This record gives sequence, C-alpha cells and structure tokens, in this order.
Amino acid sequence: MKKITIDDVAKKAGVSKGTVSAVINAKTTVKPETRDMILEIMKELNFRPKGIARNLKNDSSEKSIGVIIKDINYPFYTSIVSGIKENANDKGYSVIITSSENNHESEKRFSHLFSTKDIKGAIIAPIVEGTSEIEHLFKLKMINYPFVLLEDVKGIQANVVAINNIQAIKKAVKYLIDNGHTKIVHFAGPEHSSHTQERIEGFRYAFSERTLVFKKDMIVPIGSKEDESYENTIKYFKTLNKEDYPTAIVCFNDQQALGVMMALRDLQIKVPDDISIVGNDDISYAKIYPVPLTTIRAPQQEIGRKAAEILIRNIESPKTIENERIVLETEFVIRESSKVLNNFSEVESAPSMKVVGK
Amino acid sequence: MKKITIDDVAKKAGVSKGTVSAVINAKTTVKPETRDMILEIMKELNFRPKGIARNLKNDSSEKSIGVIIKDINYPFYTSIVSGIKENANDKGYSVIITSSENNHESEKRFSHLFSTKDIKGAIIAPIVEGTSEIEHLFKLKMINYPFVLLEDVKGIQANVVAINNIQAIKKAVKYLIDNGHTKIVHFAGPEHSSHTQERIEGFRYAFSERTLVFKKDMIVPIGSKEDESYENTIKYFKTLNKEDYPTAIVCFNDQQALGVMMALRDLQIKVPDDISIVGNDDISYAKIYPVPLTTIRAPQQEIGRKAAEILIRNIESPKTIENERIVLETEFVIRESSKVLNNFSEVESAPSMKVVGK
DNA sequence: ATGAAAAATAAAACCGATTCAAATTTTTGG
DNA sequence: CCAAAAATTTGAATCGGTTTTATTTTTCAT
Repeated sequence: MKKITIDDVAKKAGVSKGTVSAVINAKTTVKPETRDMILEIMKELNFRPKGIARNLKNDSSEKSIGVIIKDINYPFYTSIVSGIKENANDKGYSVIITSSENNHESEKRFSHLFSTKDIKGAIIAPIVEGTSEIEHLFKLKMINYPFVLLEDVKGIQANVVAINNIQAIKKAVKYLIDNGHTKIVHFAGPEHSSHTQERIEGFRYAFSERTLVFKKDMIVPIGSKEDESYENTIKYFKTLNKEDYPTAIVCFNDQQALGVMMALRDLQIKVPDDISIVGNDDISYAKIYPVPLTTIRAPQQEIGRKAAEILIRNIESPKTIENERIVLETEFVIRESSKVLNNFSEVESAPSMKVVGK
Repeated sequence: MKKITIDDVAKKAGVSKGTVSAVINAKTTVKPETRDMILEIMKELNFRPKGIARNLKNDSSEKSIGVIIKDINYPFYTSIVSGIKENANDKGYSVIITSSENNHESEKRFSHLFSTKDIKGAIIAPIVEGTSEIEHLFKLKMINYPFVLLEDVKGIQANVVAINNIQAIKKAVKYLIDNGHTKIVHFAGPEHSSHTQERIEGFRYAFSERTLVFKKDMIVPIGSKEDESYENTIKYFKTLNKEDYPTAIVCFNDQQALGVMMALRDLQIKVPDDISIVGNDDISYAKIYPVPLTTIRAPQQEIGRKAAEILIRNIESPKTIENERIVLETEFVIRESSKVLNNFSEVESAPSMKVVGK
C-alpha cells in the first residue's frame, strides 16, 4: 500500500500535475468541469497531499518552536508554557508542546522529532535522572536547532533559564529556624535531579549559616509524584516515635506537598498545629490546598517568557551568540500550612517575607 | 538574510553536496580532515539543514498526531491528553500538543500547521463560540488529514468523542430535587458553546421530568474562567435579596465552581450549609477544593483513549471509513460541597449514586 | 469567418536535502 | 614502480509537491 502522489492523480485524470496542484490550492484558473473531475479522482484514490512536500517549494512554513516538558499534568509546567506562548506569539511563533513524562525514550524521540518537523528551536525541561539523553544528543551534534534548557545539565554548555533553588530553600529554612522550629526535615525529590541536589544544598546552607548542626537523616527521599509521596510519607512516620516527629517539613515541590498533606491527614497529624509544611513552586492550586500552602513561589510565567526571549534571539541572530544563563529569584509565600512556634525573632525575619492570601 | 543551504556549504568548501550530506549524517565514509573542514564551514555559515527537505527523500518521518486543546492550564484537558498519549504511544505515534486558548486565530493556525508538519491526524477540542473556524476549514477542504472532535460542531459530519452532557446534568439536578432542594440555579458557561447549551437543556429536562416549572432566571450566565466567574458570582448575589438565594448551584465546570466557591467565601455564604455547589468534570484537584467538590465526573482519560483509537484507525485504514460518534457517560460524585436538605426521598435516589472521598 | 485576447492546460524548473552507482583518488603490497 | 584494492568523492536521480513559462484552446468582436 504505497503512498498516492499527485502524479498518480494526474495520470489517472489525464491531466498534468500542475493542474492537479491548482485544484488542491483552490486556484480559480481551472475549468469547473476539470476541477470536479479531478476532485472526484482525488477522492476515489483517497489522495492526501503531503504537507512537507508542499512546504519545500514555497517556504511558507509557519515559524514555530517546540517545548518539551516533563509532566503535562503538573501545573508548574503548564504555567511555564503560558509564559512561553505569551512571548513567542508576540513575535509570530507558534508553540507546540510535548511531554516526556520523565521517560528518556520519549525525550529523545521528541528532540529528534523537532528537527524533522522543521521547528526553529526548542525549550526543554531536561530529564536529569540517570544518563542524560540531551547531553548525549548534544555531544553527537544531533540537535541541529538552538535550544534553551529549564534546568542545568552538567556536561553541556547551553542557554539555561533556571531558578535559584539554593537561595529559595535557604530562605525558607532560615525562616523556620528563626521562628522556633528545631526539628526540620527536607523531603527530597527524585534522586538524580539537579533540583533535588540544589534544594538539599540550600537546606544545609541554612543550617550552617545559623551555626546549627546538619544531620544526614534530615534529608528524606520521598519522591515527587503525589501518590508516591503519600505512601513514602506514611512509611516514614511509621518508623518514627511520636517524640521524634519533625516540627516542620520542607517539601521538594507542591505536588509532593499535597501527597504529604494527605498522608498526614490520614495519620491524624494536624497541619500546621502538629507539623508545619512548606511547599515549593507555588502552583496555582497551592492556595486552595486543604490547608492553604506556605510555599516558595517560582516565577513560572517569567521563566517561560525569558526562555522564549532567549530562544528567539538565538533563532533570529545571524550568527551564534554567547550562551546565556539566567537565574531567577523566588518569593517566599506564607499561607496557613506553616506556623510560628515562638516569636523570639519574628520581628527580625518578617520584613523580608511577604504574607499572601487570607 | 537568506537561508543557507547545503549548496552554499558545498560551494564554499569546494566539495560536492553529497559529501556535505554525508558529514551531516555522520557517515563514516568521509575523510576526517574533510569532515572537520566541512564542519568548520558549516559553523562559520551557521548552516542548519532543513528538516522537511531531509524528510522528503527518506520518508523516515516519525508517525505523530497533533492535539489542539482549548486551555493548557485546565487539568480537564491535560487529563484527556494523558489518555491520548497512552493509547497513541502504544501504537507507535508521538503526540504533539497545542492550545488555542479559545482563540480562533490560534486554532486556525494550528490546524494549518499540522498539515505543513506532516502530522498524520489530529484530535481537536473545537472552539464553538462564534463562527466555527473548524467548520470553515473543513468545508474548504483545508484540513487534509483525518481528525476527531471532542465536541460536536454543527454543520460538519466528523468523528466525535463526546460526553453525554444532558444526561449528566439531568442526573445531578434530579438528585438535588429529590433531596429537598427547591431553589436550584444553573451557572452557565460561554454563550455559544455546545457544552453550555446541552447543560442548560439537561437542567430543563430534569425539571420537566420531575414536573416542576422551569423559569428562565434559573439560568445565570457566569462564564467558565475562574476570575470571571468569581466576579460574576459576586455581582449576581448583589442583585438578590437574601431570601431569594438559591439553595443549590449547578456549575458549568469545576473551574467555574472554584471561582464561585471563592466568591461565596468572600460573601460569607457557607458551602454547603447555606448553598450546595455541584461542579462538572471532576478535575483532579476537585477533591481538594476548600470544600471537596460534589461534581459530575467526565471520564477524561477514557475520552482521550477513545479519540486516539478512532483517529489511528482512520489514519491506518486504507480507505475512508464511516464517521464514528461516541458518547461517554458520566458519573455523579458526591463529596462535601453539597448537602441533603431533607431526606424524604434519599433512599430512592441514593443507590444510583456513588459517594467518593473521605 | 478571422484573429487577437483571454482562459485553460501542459511542460519544465525548482525547493533542499538524500541516495547510490560511478568516477576518482589514495593506499597497499609484491 | 605499478596494478589492484580500498577509500573518498562526485553528480545525477529522487522525494512530492509548487511555481513559472510555454502552449493550446476558447471566446468574441469585427
């Protein structure tokens, strides 16, 4: 069953392929009877003109950029996409989205797909767990379009728009420390993610800056998916005596925080009375969590806008320009899932924080 | 600033374009020095081989399908996408996503984009407010690939996977009636949407089946965006005397319901004690709404799976097959945002319902 | 009926790459 | 040093359309 081409149609209709082309493009130069006859044969043969062939000649292909996110169902990413679209659309680019769902194979397929689809450039949230596919493709020069990463990939020099994770967590942990929390733990994310590493680092820095001792068991690997973190949280608390319960948990992200919150509810542990919870990302739903979530807001739209801006500059610049690396700051947002334990230093730390929501 | 082609590179390097092509494709037949020299010139000229031209010859283009949703930030759509991906990936298709954001121009651009990108087929959530772009393109035969719609578009005969909206709302409204609610209103969605119309119809049917009088002012246009519905809800209640407040509101969808809920909170109206709220869709966050939402669950993943299944059947079938029209049923999910007013008939209606959540 | 202008169609060139058989150059080895 | 083998490179054909130019057919006023 081979592909029906314009030649097949032309031959069967007894006309030249130029005429068939004219019919396809609804040109007015074709005699109505001829047009109908050709249309008839096109239908009969189930002919579908091949898009890329049409595009080759008249270079009218719309300008478009590709995006690879890691989870189509996590609002953090879709908000970034909104920012990308906002900026890209203004400059006449369409944006098409793909989601790797944290699957290496998909990531590879999509980055390859982009070159075959005549995409002008890409914005990629790279999978950094395990062996980096992006690094591999990059070194093999298999990525033949400009791109911007939303997370550092070690081993490759590229445009990056990232979050200051270390600073973010440090700020949150110091806030907790300064507000009387003594037993703070960090529920870490996926093992090999650079986000995970940076957030752990920020956590440690906070302790060292407050000259407190950091212990390894303050870092608890929980995962980032909601159900995964639900189950791991249950398990974690089962291993603990009540008197060893932390007074505050700093979560890897808001998705994890939700799973944690659900687990605590089922464990009959009250938030924030028994334990304070701090999330990370500030996805749009964080403010309506069962207990509105205190969290660290990543400027999601801004990440998208900046990434698009850099990408398009790279696409349109006549020659290769310097790689850019932009690190955006976060904002600590205090809602109801965290609690001040005693306020001996509240006055000191409060001014740099912003209280949002009722 | 015209496009650099393989010929430009070949000329400048003083070799044939066959050699340059070999370098691009990392063939081992090129002498290392020649390869490096050509690579150098490629970099100098900032040469980027054009994807679609490469694809034309060796028809190795990966199989992929396109999806157009209406709002990348509404979980209802991203869940559908998950379903699509699940089914399509199994069959070896990549899926690329675009979002029209309810903008006619975008919708048109994307459906056109798909033909130029050599997409095998599409699944489209069509914008039905105003003049349908899809209908227009369809009639002009501008869509030259098989597609499946996620909503009926009047005027065109196509594959459709839809929800039984009428039945869904009818079920919810009858439940409310049977549980003592007397003053029920429906907060309607965007004016020209077929969803909006069908849901209004379902609402009326429920009244007629219970032989109660339906009045026009039971339908209140509120919109579907969260902030829009927030504001319209505030306005609506300002026009009402307290004694005229409804006892239950059936919302257009969960997104609207959230806006409504926020407005009620700010109006000091308690849910469900003062007013019961019923949503529509059952997005994943509905269960963690400030008051867990009673809602009508649309089988989102299933919608996606079915749509992908039909689409791929159409793509792979040698000749045009019959259009399919699949209507999926919903499930009424009772959580905490709705309340039984008096239980004179609870026993009668309860068995067909399912209680979910804590 | 005639011939020029208009309309319709055909034929050829083109888009930017890949492919592969043939031509050329380089390397080997006796 | 030369023929044969191996390694490179060339260049024409190709992919499936569109566009331009050339040619044929119609139309119609005289």
